[in-house]
Amino acid sequence: MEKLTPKQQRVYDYIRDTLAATGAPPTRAEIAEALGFASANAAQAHLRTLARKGAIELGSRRSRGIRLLGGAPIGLDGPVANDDDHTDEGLAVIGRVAAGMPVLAVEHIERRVQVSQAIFSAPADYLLTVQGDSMTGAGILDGDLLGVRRTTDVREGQIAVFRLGDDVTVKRFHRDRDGIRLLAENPDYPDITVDAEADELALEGLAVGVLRAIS
Amino acid sequence: MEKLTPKQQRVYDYIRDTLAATGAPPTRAEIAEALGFASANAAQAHLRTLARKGAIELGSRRSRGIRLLGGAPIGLDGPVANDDDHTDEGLAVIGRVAAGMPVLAVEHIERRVQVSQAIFSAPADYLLTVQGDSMTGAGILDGDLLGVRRTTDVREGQIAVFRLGDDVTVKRFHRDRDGIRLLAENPDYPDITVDAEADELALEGLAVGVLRAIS
DNA sequence: TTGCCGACTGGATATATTTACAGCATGGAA
DNA sequence: TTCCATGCTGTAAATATATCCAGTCGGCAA
Repeated sequence: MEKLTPKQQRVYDYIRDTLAATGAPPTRAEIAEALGFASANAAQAHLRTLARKGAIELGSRRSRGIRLLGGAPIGLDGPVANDDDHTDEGLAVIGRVAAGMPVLAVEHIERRVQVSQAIFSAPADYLLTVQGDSMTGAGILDGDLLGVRRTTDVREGQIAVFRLGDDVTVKRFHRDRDGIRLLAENPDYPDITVDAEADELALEGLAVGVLRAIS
Repeated sequence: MEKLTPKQQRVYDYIRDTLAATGAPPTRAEIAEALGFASANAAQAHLRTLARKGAIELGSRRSRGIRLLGGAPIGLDGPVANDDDHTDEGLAVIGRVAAGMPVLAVEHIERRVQVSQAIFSAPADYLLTVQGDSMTGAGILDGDLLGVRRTTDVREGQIAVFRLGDDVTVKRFHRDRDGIRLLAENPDYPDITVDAEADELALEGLAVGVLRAIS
């Protein structure tokens, strides 16, 4: 197969993707719109060139009559997410956490979910099932799975998972001269002011992502 | 998937075979000729029945807009690995969805994400990047990846992806004696009242889940 | 019997799609 | 410089397709 120019390759790729996404090849007009051409004829010219070079085959007067011939298989474009370690097992989903017990204790693992770390802002170490509506304002609803990355420090304004005495909670972190406050993102819930003396505050990890089933 | 009659199965098989043989689904006329019908309308009726039973999916006014749903995916010969179905390649992230003021959406696969179907309420066929804040009340924020399952019908109250003319939007479906309305979940955004006459409303699929990176 | 569904025929029509024709601009090769 | 390939815009016409409407027929269940 003769070599394709970058532009021609883009047309070829679009055909391949459309085939995969819709089950049928695109029309000239669809190609033109997708690649930003004002005229479908530009796509037509490209197709003829691709056919001449042996990358595709065109059916005469046949709507969507484009067949891929070239040998380039679909590749996982983009970077492949590299997990820290246990890629195969997926992320553990943690349910309710008993008081004082380490979050990642085996007995808390309900199941495992295979998820690419690519969808998180940073690699997650486990998933936590959110309970309650205190963070709905941040788009974190009751029942959501929260991707958590274990860290030792939080920065101002970040959403993280904290342990306050016996309770594990998700809140936005805020610290100023008056001390630390854990802010809820729901007017119906009060912010939590942490009394450095009396309360025992621990950071479980940073919230790096949310997964939710919509029914 | 509802059971098919022998005749319906023959139509289904012909679509599958045509897809494998030519790289594109057949037209009504081609189906009619292949199965010996004198009228393409006979094929049309069969297709509608197949769609109703969930065996295929029909694209509105789209030439060769037939998509197989039931059973094993067919091997598009040539270099095209069929997407959709799954696991190995992950879900395709397709274009952007206007969730605020409708924005022109150019459909096109941006990347792929490995996600277990288990986190969705139903298997997703692809992921769409949400654009806009009109569904924040439902915990769907700007930039979120929305898991979409291609279907042919929505039920009252479900959140789905609609195409209104050239615009793609995520909204909650509502239908009553006055007609169809697409409800935003954000007081700052107006609900969309669909004019059955003037507007061309199409269902892209059901929202089955949300993925979001928190930074 | 009545009514509904699966299976068609035939004809009409609005779109969707392909394709030809006419140009324009750029850059490399002869 | 001239020729040619790449890459486009724009318009129009010829076809290909999807879809709607109006009926027909036989089987089956209420």
